[in-house]
Amino acid sequence: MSGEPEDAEPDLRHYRELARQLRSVGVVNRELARRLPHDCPPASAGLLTLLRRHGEMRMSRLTELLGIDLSVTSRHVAHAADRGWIERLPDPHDGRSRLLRLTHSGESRLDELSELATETMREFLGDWSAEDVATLSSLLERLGRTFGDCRARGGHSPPPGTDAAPDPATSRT
Amino acid sequence: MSGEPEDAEPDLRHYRELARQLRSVGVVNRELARRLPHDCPPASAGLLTLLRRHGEMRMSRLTELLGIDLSVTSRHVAHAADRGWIERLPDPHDGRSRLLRLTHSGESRLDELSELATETMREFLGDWSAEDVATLSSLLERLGRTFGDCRARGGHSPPPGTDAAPDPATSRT
DNA sequence: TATTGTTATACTCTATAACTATA
DNA sequence: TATAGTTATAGAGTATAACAATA
Repeated sequence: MSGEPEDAEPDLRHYRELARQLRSVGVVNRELARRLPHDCPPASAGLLTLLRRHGEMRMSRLTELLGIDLSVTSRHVAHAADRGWIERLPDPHDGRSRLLRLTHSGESRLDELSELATETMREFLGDWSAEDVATLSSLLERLGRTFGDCRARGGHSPPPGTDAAPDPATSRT
Repeated sequence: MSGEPEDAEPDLRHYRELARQLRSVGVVNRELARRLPHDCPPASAGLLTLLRRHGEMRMSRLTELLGIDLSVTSRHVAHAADRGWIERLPDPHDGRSRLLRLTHSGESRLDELSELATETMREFLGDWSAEDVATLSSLLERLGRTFGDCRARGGHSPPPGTDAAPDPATSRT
């Protein structure tokens, strides 16, 4: 059947194919989400992860890292704060701002989550070579950075070397 | 479990990092979704794409390819059928089943969508090497296949080489 | 009785807009 | 007036469960 895409150049076909594959990542993410503790939605997990990696930060900074609207961040942060995983401290430099910090409870929570995610990935990707895993991770990181920079074309582009930046084997623009 | 003080081996850190990067793909997908025509949600785009790639199929098969629940597929298919993008034909071999087929209208719709997605990807990934694009696409395809096979461990595990496998350049288990 | 789909309901994540409080 | 954050509301996607029709 499919006898159409003879007109598309190879490069364009790769773009199109990539767009499609990106959409199908949802399946994987849902599988990961399914295994999370019931009081910890995926959004909370992502939030805690960023907070450990980059350390104390303001709402707006977290929003930028998450690539979502500030209002959404506010919700997620409230959820995590209600459960004692993070603190919202006043910013000494700006009365409007609030500094977010992981609590001890949040740290141990994050340890569990980290363990769970790692376990799941190992279960499913047990037969992948370490190199392929690293390559995929690296390319996705670059992809996110590329889109993030374009969306927030105001400037920043903070390199994630703070806490646990693996960033192994791949060409980086 | 043998718990060692140094715990996380490099491989484990890569697993954890990959899990994190996969979650951040949402940013990219939202950007892609933003550019879709207003009467065409991302789910419809995915549905039409699969229908062209694999040809006429039943609801259950489409559900399997999408990696979602049949009830969700039903909704999306109804949406697309209401707009004349696909037909739901009776299955001559099974009265309970319905065969889905792309209409001419759906084909041209899909051409637009394909063009849009390609354009967006090219805009953002213009400075990526063709090889990196292909590699990422390929690894994601493999990832989806791996998870899909594990999830559908009830029986099938239908190798996707059935119909129209693009399958470009990467090691495959 | 088992399977294919459909529909009703609920939950998560997100965006927009209106609002408060600081700057 | 502009910015940081909160809250209310709406829309998209998904899962579960109850249901209809056919095998």
